[in-house]
Amino acid sequence: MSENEQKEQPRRRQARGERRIAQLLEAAANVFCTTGYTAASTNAIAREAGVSPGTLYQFFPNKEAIAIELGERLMHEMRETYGEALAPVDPATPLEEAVGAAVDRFIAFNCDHPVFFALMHGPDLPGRITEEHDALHATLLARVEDLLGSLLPDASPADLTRTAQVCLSVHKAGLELVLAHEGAERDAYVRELKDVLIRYLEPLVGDRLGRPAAVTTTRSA
Amino acid sequence: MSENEQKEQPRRRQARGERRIAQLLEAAANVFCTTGYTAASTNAIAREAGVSPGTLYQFFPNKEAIAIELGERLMHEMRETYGEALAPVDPATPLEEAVGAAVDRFIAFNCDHPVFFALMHGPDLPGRITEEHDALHATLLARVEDLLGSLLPDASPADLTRTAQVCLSVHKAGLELVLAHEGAERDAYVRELKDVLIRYLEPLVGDRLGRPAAVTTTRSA
DNA sequence: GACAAACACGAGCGGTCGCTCGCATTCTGG
DNA sequence: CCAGAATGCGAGCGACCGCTCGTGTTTGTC
Repeated sequence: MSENEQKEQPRRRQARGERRIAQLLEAAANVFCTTGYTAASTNAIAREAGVSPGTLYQFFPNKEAIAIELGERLMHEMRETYGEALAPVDPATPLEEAVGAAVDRFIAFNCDHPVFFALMHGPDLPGRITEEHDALHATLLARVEDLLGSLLPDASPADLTRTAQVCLSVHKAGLELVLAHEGAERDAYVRELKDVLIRYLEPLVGDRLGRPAAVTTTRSA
Repeated sequence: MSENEQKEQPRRRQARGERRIAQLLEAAANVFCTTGYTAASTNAIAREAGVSPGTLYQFFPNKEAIAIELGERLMHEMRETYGEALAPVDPATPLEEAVGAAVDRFIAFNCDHPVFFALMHGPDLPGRITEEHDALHATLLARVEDLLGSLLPDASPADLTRTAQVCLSVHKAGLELVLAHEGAERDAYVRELKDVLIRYLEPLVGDRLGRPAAVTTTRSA
């Protein structure tokens, strides 16, 4: 085990190969979307892409690598398109606006790439994808915690984490509802999701005028 | 195909058989809980129960039947234990109390039977279990709609349905969070879940004194 | 045009899974 | 006590899945 570096020596790809890869990833997205990761068979992905199983394995070492590459491309696109959606929020923006904007961006991305939800929240994913999801979750959690922390300087870290977790979970639930509907109904669910979050957070932050955030229930019992 | 009634002619079961069935169902619950339905192998269930695969198939015609029987027993127990948790609510009870009681009961049941969540919300379930879930969901939806309808006589049916859907989705998300924690942290998440629901609903129902339910956002755009 | 590398194919290998079947053992009614 | 039903076993069948491999085709380079 001295220097058998089998480091990925990126094979010389022809344009044809890159096209095939994109084609295969798109096919994989479709199949993952409709059947989930585990139930999706590599043969089915190859068939969907109109190629043979052998061709698929010309470009991906195994099934997991397909999901990983897909996940990484989605992550990259998300950071590129909406990367600054998670940027520190100007504390001057009203809560409604901040929540509304964040929700809108995430909803839009997930509507454009429904496979993202399947890959991130699927139940039987390979370890590597779970890591990606956990990393994203941790990032979002930290962002929300920071935002909440700047609004609730007196809250304990544990309370902050919990509140942020609740926000993300509620968001995920709402996203699921939104994706399950279309057109006007979908828009209505987006409104509801925003309302849930805003009404949950509003009593905590008051209207940020120094009012001691009238909570009706005891925290950290 | 005139009268080949292969109707389940319930085989004469001995006490031993009933014991085996219970044993197998408990083993199945464990395996389903940890690996999910699809990934659970019948051989693994048999091994967990300490019997041979053949013995398992002495009592269940196939893998799906195990999940179905398990689901039906859970449903039955739920209706028996908490059946009246869904009973029409006395309109005099304050919202907080009604929500709190309903949440507490569902949380308690799901904590006692974690396999219930796995079977109801798993992603790759057989058709029959999906039917059970849908039936339960429809029942709960109707209950919540009724309750909301009595509090919001002016809301359109579509709005009622949507609001009820949001309540159930939020509840599911909260349940997931609660099940992921233990002890004091778990209790804290229960509190949060109740707060989310109460704060979401409170502006809609006002405090039921004829106040026109000051909503801050437009509904049915 | 020649040569190698990249690309494409699809039969099929090894493995797992749901499930079966023949046979042994235990229980139960008469 | 014994015939037959119920229970129990576990090797293994057929199907499918992830993946490989030998072979043939296309593409880039000189």
